[in-house]
Amino acid sequence: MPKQVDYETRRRHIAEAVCDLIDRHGPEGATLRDVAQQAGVSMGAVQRCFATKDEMLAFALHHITERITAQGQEEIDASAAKESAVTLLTATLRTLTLIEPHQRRDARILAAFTAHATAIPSLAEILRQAHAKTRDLLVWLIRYGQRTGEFRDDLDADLEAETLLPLVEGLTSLALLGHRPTVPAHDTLTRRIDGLLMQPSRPSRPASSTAST
Amino acid sequence: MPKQVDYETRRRHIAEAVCDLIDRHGPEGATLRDVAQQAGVSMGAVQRCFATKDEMLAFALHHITERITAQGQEEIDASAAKESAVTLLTATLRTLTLIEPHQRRDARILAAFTAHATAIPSLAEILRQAHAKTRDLLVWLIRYGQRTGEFRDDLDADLEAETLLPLVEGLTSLALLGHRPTVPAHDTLTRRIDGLLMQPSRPSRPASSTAST
DNA sequence: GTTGATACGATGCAACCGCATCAAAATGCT
DNA sequence: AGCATTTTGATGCGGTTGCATCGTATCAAC
Repeated sequence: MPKQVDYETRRRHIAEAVCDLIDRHGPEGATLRDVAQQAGVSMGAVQRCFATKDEMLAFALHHITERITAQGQEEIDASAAKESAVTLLTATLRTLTLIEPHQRRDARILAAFTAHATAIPSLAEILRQAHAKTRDLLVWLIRYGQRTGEFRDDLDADLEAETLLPLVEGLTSLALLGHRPTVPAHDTLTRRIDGLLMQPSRPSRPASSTAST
Repeated sequence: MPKQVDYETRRRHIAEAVCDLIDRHGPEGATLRDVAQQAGVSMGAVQRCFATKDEMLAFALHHITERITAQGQEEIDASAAKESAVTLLTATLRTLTLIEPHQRRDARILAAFTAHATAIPSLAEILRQAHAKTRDLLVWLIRYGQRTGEFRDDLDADLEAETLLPLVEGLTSLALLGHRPTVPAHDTLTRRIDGLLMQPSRPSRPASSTAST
């Protein structure tokens, strides 16, 4: 029998190369040749891993969305018992918002795939699942906070999550474009979380919609 | 002197063709040949209007952002005196969210350009200006509502607008991907606006309070 | 009517795309 | 060791891309 190769790890390796190229040269930068070179393998190797380019892109998208959601989930699993729900939710939202410099790569990649998914339903499906997973995570966090007594128990976790999700998405998109907000994105998230609290923490800012659902 | 052509209207005509193609065939669909054919002109005509393809894309982006922002602004200018601030803000947010079927085109086009702007700073600048304009519009609407006594006067309009803007952006993006929210996007917006009201209509549960689909 | 600057549209061109092909190298089983 | 078989990396191919070129058609100015 011939050489044994672990296709799964190689696929992930190539997926990382795809992400690198999309990050550096935009959505158009991920050509088969460049991907192969970036991954340090031959073009043939890429072709054997993925039957077609779209399949490669789909795998790369699935790869990165799993990496991001797992990142958020791990953070919680590791500290759910020790940290307060407020701290957890804050950290999770900040992680998901992808505004830190080291997250710019992920933000760019997701933006590229979002645009591409417009024309390729299979990619859209992957993104839908990722968003659904994120929303479920937020729902769990809010309910957790309600169990610990930190969050108002008259809140509908589903409703809140369905607001937080687009808020996070929008903040990511705006930050990616270099939007200069009059108030830092972190504060926007903080104010939003304050609205969930049982006893609003009298925000440092003069105004805030504490009563806003 | 040769034949006189109105380059400005022709540019707009071509820009519309660009938008059509991006809408129908994704970000990659706007090749010079296809654009020319879609616009019903020759390739040479397109090249004479725009020195380079990037210049064409930049013009098309500027064209569509102006169309969208103007659409929101007009709606207000036409009815600012007659309508309540709540109605105006609601209508404006819904218009900007681009979730109606007939707005899907604009949503798709903006998503494509957002991804592309990742690699082309000049496009990013155009989008930044568009978002800044939108934010200013929201600030004006909130202050208007405060003047009419509809909105709480302890609100910081800048802060609220800086939340509404990413919320709208995120809702657009999610809707474009076919995200199936547990609560309609319209209700999410409505609940957010309720938080601005002097006397909230129904704080927690939406239960289809004000108009909604 | 002549002129000449300009718009026009087709065509050429070099580069690149995704994908198919294939001889040669590499490897694990017998 | 010998062999069968997969992996490999390069090359070919048809098609498309953005951009440049060029002869022709057009129309204002004289």
